[in-house]
Amino acid sequence: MEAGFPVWAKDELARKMAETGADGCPVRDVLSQVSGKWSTLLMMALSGGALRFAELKRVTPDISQRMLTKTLRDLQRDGFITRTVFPSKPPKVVYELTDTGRSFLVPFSALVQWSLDYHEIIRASRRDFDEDSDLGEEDA
Amino acid sequence: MEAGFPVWAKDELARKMAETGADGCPVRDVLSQVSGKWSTLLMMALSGGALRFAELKRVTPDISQRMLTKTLRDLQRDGFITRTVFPSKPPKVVYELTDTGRSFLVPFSALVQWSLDYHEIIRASRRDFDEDSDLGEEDA
DNA sequence: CAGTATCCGCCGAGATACTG
DNA sequence: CAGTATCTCGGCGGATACTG
Repeated sequence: MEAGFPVWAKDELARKMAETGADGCPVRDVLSQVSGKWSTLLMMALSGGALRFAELKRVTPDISQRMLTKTLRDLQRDGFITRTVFPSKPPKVVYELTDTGRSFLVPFSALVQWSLDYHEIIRASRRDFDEDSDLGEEDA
Repeated sequence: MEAGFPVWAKDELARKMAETGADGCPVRDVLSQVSGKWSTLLMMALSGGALRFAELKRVTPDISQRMLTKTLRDLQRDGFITRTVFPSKPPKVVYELTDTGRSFLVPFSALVQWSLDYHEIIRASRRDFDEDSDLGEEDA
């Protein structure tokens, strides 16, 4: 247990995570945003300031129309971003992070940084694992 | 932009996240573990110390056999946990967090804490959103 | 420009039954 | 006890076409 890493109040967090009540546990509920393929990427894109629909699409080249719309609506619904319509012609819609959204990016950015730091280690671990499992295979 | 939250080096992180190279960007690659339904829960369960297969199953009641096995293998492959087999009869297999796994839980726990802190706010935001969209509906 | 609507494939995940 | 092996389903996400 004394592997150089501090012991947080994790026992309690672990219990909280396991609380799978009738309507789902709070943690999974919120973290489902993280799991979405585009939610976090769009929020990161908005971290530099407000952007309109087409701009978000441009800075996120491989997202589909459908998913862009849907993800933005979900983020708005959860209060991570605001959606402001300027009824011009053609219309102009601007998306912007809320305080909640910005606040989310603080712990999330730490996780992104972690994944950058450990990416190589993890890739190496995978290679080792896959090689070892190959050793036992005598295919036809 | 001066909403009370600091401006990290997020611009660079955002760019890193957008790097969707041929074999996928490093961030999404690593964060796919987070999105898995059980990976993080199992790691949290192991944060208190090593556990064997049946024990993990007991503390995670609604996981299926299949998913428990699969998730554990994925975590092992990525180097988050170790798997140690004691060739007794009946067999005994013990799972334990690696240093990488423990290190992951540091930023991740912050995110869990955040989701606990903001859960109510988010639920409220959803209610507002859903009510407002109901207003415009004159169903048959 | 900023969306909807529709169709469809993939795969994460559950349920169940079997094995060393 | 600690797994495999199959079958199945829901839903995320992509592609394409249409609209105010």
